[in-house]
Order: sequence, then structure tokens, then C-alpha cells
Amino acid sequence: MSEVAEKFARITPVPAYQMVAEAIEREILSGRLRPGDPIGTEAQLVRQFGVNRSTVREGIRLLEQSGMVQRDSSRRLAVGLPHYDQLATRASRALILHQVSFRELWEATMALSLATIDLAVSRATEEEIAALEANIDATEAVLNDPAAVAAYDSEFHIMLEKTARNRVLELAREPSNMLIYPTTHVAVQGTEQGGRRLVEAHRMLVQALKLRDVDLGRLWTRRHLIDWRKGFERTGNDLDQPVDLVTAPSAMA
Amino acid sequence: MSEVAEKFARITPVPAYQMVAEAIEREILSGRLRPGDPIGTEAQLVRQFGVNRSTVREGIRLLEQSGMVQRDSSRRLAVGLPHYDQLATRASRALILHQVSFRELWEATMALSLATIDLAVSRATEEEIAALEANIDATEAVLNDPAAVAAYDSEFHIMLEKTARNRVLELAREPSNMLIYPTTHVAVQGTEQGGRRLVEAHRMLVQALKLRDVDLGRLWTRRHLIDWRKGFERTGNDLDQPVDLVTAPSAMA
DNA sequence: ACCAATTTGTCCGTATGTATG
DNA sequence: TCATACATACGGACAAATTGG
Repeated sequence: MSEVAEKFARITPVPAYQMVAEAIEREILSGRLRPGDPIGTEAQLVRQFGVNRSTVREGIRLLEQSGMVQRDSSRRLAVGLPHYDQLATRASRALILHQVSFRELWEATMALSLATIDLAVSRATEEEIAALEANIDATEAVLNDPAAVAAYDSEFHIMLEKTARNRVLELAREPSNMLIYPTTHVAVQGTEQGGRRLVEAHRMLVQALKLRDVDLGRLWTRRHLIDWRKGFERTGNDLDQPVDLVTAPSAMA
Repeated sequence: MSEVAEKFARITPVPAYQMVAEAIEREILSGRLRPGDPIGTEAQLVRQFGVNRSTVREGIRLLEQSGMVQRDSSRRLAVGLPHYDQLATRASRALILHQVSFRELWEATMALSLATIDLAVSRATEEEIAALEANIDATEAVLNDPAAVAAYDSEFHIMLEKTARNRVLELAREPSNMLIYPTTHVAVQGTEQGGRRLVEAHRMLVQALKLRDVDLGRLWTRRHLIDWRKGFERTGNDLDQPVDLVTAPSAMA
């Protein structure tokens, strides 16, 4: 061993494109750059960082992906407010890769839905309740079309989510929402009976909001999800099979 | 108007780098490429896609960021299993940018923690309970060091999470965990009293696991989080202030 | 321990299409 | 309509790191 001492820490070289991304990210997270602010053109960034165009572009891609940087109509760079579904798309794909089961998905959805209804009951406004009822009426008009029912069902739950007025919960729910609601058209498949039960559950949930009755809300949230599970199993699916793109098609781009 | 008809749909050009990313992503999500499989060198991808290497590299960055593609020790490309904290880091930063309040964070954490304890009570094994008790003993040994207490507290809740055996819930919790647990050292600040209450709550939670007593678990989960809130407010913080990097420092890289 | 081949990281210059004023 | 600025994409180049003999 010809070493003198262990005076210096190991040097871990960081690629330039990564440093570019981190530098911009720091500015954003620190608040010095606020959503909507222009980042500058690629050429400007090239000058500021003293690196090549290609390097800047690679760095920009990183931030664009997570929504921290967006391009406006003219493709100019600006600080963006990452929307949840952007992140949730990645997250739901990760769940697929991890081969989580429908049982895990169902359990989590149950817990998160109960939390949602608790908050929604205490916070729903007249306008929100009216909007939810309009959605139910629209659902009732397309009861023989499972795909349309599933679409309205998804919308209903998104609206319900909003009335809970908790963005942390909203973000937490999104990945599982993206996986479970697309399967509703399977769960209400064929039988108009399934659609009717769905509409009934939605009506009772809105009723709970009106009466500010937490227990009623929780009761029908449970029933609603148990219905989903029964429909899912009735159509020959197994709760312990991993979620995938076949049964959860909307996870595709 | 010299238009003939409206026969053709509008063409929305998709950048080449994006098509590269989507093509690779499709292979991964379809299962033809499994986690760990090599993607091929950049030169190979250049040949397969018939685009420039810079373009390939930009596309790769997109997938690297979400963890779908990783580089191994030799920086060769391979299909990756995105780990939750990777995604959660992005998500928690998004929450900061959206300026969510500690109240929202607290509400969501309460709901998610109750869901976790429900599942954990029914699934905890002897080994897991022993590991949790070891953690509590370790916490008790460092009661006068708020930072160390916060670290053990974070570990405790991660372990508890694992015993719930639900990866969807785990993913849903991660972003809020990253924001709330780092503030524990604030909440138990100074007074050893705070640390003692924390240890007591942990002991009762483990007790609930042993007795498979859901109600006991829920009771102490509530108390535990109410303690956190009291500590947070006692130290001069306001629940309605937005979460930020100052009070939640671990959200930084 | 050394060498040759491969691969990544970075840079330069250029061409093309498009949006804005 | 025209000119300018900009993003997108390409080809070629070289140094540094890694691999496998």
C-alpha cells in the first residue's frame, strides 16, 4: 500500500446534464422561480451554465418529465405546476411493474375512499352537491352502456375527491384511481343491474353529503366498493391476480 | 376558403425523443422486457430506431427519471423496478409547489395511518413485532436527542407500513411520509416529555398488534398524531402554513 | 498490471420546420 | 409577406470510463 493517508473523500463525478437539472430545480424549489416564470431559452441556458446545447436539453427533459418545467404554446420554457395525474401515471405504472394484486388495490381504495367521504361530508357545498347530482342523472341516461357508465363513475369520484378539499389525499389516491376505475366497466358488465346499483350508491353518497351524515357516507362507500368487488369476481376475475394493462387499459398512454 | 373538405384529422407531431421513450416503455409495460433485462447500448438503440444518438439519449432520460430504466454499475442500460421513494420525491416536491398546508398533510396522514394500522393488526408476525420492539428500545436510549428520536420514529413507521403488506397503500403514503416525519424533531423538540409520549404511543401500537386489537391500534394512532399536532403548534407553528423545505428539510436531495 | 475494444459523456457545427411580430 | 428567433434533429468528433482479455 503506497497510500499516504485517508484525507480526502471519494469523488463521485456528476454528469453535467444532471447538474443542469438540479440547478434549475433548486431555483424552483427555493421559490426564487415561481410557477409561470420563464426559464429562458435553451441558448440562454447554454450561456449561463457554460455547457453544450445537447447537455442542456438532456437536463431539461428530466424536469419536463416531472412537470416542474413546461413548455408554453410557443414551446418556450417556463416553470410549471406539476399536475398530479402526470405523477400518478408514473406511479400507477410502477405498481403494475411491481405486480401488485387487485386485492391490495381494493384494500387501499377502500381506506382512501373512506377518508375522502369523511372530509367530503363535512365540506361539500350546495354547488358541488348539485354538480354531483347532475352527474348521477347523466349516468342514469346511459345505463346500458358499460363504458359510458364507467366514464361517469370515474368523473363522479373525481368530483367527490375535490369536495374533500385535501390535495395530499388527492395525490395519494390518484395512482390507485387510475388503476381501479377503468375496471368498473368490467365490474358492471352486461347486467343493467350493476349499473343500477352503482347509481343507487352514488345517490346515497350525495344524500350523506346533504345530511352531513358521516356514518351514512361510510356505509355506502363500503357497499359501493363491495359491489365492485363482487362484480369483478362474478366476471371470472381473481382478486389475487396482478393488475395489468389488460384489465386496467387506461393506464396506457 | 380554398379548402376541399374536412376529411383529415389534425396531425399533432410527436417529437422523436418522445417516441423513443414511449417505444421502450411499451416493451416494458407489456412484459416483453422484464426488470433487470438489458435494454442495449445507445449505439444499438440508434440503429434500431434510426435516429440520432442525441435523440436516443433525450428519450432515455425520460425513462431514467421515473425509474423505468436504470443504469447499472457500468452505466449500461437495464429495465428498472421503480422504487417508491423515487416517485415519492417528485410527488412531495409537487406538494410543496402546490403549497399544501400542514393541515392537509395531517388529515391525510391520519387517514392513511388508520388504514395502515387496520391491516397491520391483522397481519403482523412475531418477527415483525420483535423488530418493532427493538426499535422502540433503541428510541428510548436516545430520548434526549430530538433528531435521533425523529430518525427512529421514521423507521418505526416504515416498519409498521411493511407489516400492513399493501404496496398500493405504501406508495400512497410515501409522499406525505416524506413531508411529515422530518418535522417530528420539531414536534418533540426540547422536552423529553414529547419523546416519552412518542415511545408510549409506539409501545401501545405494538401492543395492539400483539392482541390483534384494531380499536386499540386506532385509538393510539389517533393519540399519536394528535400529539404530533400539539407539539407542532406548541413550537409556534401554524397548521395552515404551507409545507416547505425549511420545516420539511428531507425533501431536498 | 497492462492493453485493446467498447461505451458513455460531452461538445461542435449545421440543417430544417415553425411560431411570433 | 417576410424576417427573426427558437426548438428539433442530425452527423461527426474526442476524452474518459469500463470491460474483458
